Amino acid sequence: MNKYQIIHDELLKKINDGKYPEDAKLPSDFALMNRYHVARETSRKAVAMLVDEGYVMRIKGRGTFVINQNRYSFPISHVESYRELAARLNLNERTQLDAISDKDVPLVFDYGEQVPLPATEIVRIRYLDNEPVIIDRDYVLKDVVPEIKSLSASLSLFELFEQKLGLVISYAKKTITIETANTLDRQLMSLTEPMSIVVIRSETFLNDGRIISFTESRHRGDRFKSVEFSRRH
Amino acid sequence: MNKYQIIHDELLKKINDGKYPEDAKLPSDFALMNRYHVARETSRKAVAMLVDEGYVMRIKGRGTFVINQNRYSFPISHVESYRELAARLNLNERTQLDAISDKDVPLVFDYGEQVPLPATEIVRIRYLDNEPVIIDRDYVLKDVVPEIKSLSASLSLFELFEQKLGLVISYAKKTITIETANTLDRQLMSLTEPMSIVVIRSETFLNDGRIISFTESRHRGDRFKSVEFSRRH
DNA sequence: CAGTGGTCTAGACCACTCT
DNA sequence: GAGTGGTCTAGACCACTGA
Repeated sequence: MNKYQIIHDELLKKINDGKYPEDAKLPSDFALMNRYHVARETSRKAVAMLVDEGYVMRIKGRGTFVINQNRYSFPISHVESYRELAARLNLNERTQLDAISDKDVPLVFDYGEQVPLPATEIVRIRYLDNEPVIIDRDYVLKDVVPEIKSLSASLSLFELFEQKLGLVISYAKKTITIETANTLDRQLMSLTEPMSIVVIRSETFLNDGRIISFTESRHRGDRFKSVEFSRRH
Repeated sequence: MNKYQIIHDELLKKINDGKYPEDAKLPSDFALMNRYHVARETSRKAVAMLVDEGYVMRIKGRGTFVINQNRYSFPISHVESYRELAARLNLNERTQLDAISDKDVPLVFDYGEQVPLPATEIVRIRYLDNEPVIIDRDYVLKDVVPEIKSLSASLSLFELFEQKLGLVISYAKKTITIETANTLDRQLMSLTEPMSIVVIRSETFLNDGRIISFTESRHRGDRFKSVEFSRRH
C-alpha cells in the first residue's frame, strides 16, 4: 500500500466516522508530515485525493475543511458496481439473474467498427427494498473473457474481473438518456403505467486500453436519483 | 499562469487540433521536462490533469495515450455554464431572459436551515437550434450579491460572478432526478404532449466556502443527453 | 536492456489569512 | 509574524513494458 493511500484512507475513515465532522479543520500539510513521517508532497497527494472526491476543500491561508456530506444517492460519475453501491448505502438489495447467453453486442452501443462483436449477454434485475428498479444488461466481450459461468454472474462482474481473472478496470464512458419504458421494461419491472426510464450505457476499459464490456442499465425514472460533486475547471 | 497549466493547455490544444489523434502517444515525462525545462513532477502534474479530465490514459512501461474522444454532449460532472457549453459544441444557441425578481430560495432545495433565504430569482429559457430545451432558474443569494441588474443577467451568471465581481467559484453539488413536465414547463417549452423532464438542481460554492446560488435546470427529456467519463476508484 | 510511468524525498519561494 | 496552502525543483528508487 502506498503511503499517500494510507493517509488518504485514514483521513477518509475519520470523516465518515464523524471524527472530522462537517466544517471541521483537517491537519495541515506540516502536521501530516510529522504525524506520518513523510515528505510534504506525499501528504498533499493524500489530501488532493480527498479534494478530488469532494470530501474536503482547501482554502489558502486558512486550512483544509470537511464539506457538508450528503452523497447518499446513485453516483453516475464513478465506476461503481451495484453491490458496492448497495453496501455503501446499507440498502436492502437483491439481484436476480435473468439470463446468460451468447449474443453480439447490440448496435445501440456506438462502437466504431460495424463488425459484430461476440459477447456473453448477462441480464440481471436489481431490487432495492424488494422492488425491481434496475435492469442491467452486460455484454462481456469474448475476446477478453471467453466464458462466464452462471454461478459467478449472480455476483458482481467487477469482482469476477478483478479478483478471479486479475484484470484491472481503468475507466468507463457513460451515456445518459431518457427513454420511455418498452414492453420488456414494463414486464421485468412490473410496471402498469407508462414510465420514463433513465438509460445509462457504458463502455468499460481495462488499464491496457482494451474494452472489456458494454453495459446498459435501465432505471425506473421515478426511483432514480443521482447526486454529483463537481469542481470548477 | 502556472507552468503545469501552460503545459496542460498546450497538450490539450494539440489533442483537440488532432495533432495528437486518438491512440497517439504523448511525450514522456522526460521529454516534457526537456521541452519545457521543468522538473518532472511539474510535467507530471500537467499530464495528471489530462488524465483527470479523461483525455488521456497512462500505462506503466508503455506511455501516455490519447483516449477516443466523443464527449460532445451535456456534461453533468463539470461546473460549466450554458454559454461555455454552447461555445464548445458550436451549437446555434440563444438565451431568453424570462424574469428577474426578488424571491426566497424555494424549499425544494434541501439546504440545512429552514429559514427563508432572500435571493434574486432569474428565469431563463435556453434555445438550441431555435427550440426551447432548457429552463434555468437561478437563485442568487442577496447575502453575497445584493443586486443584479437586468442587463448582465441575459449573459452568463458565471461571467458576472468571476469577471465583474471577482468571486471565485470552487465547486457545485448537483442532484439529478426525473419529473413529469408541469404546466409551466409545457408552456415555456411549447410542449403539447406529456413529457419527462430531467431536473438538475445544484448548489454552487465559492472558494471561501459560502454558497452563492441555487440553480434548477429543467431539460426536455427527449433532447437530453449526457456523456460522462469516469475513472475506477 | 533502455524507456516508461509511479512513488517519494527534502528542500525552496510565494500568496494568502488571521491575530 | 506565524500558519496555511500552491507551486516548483533536482534528485532517487521502484515496477512494468518492449525490443
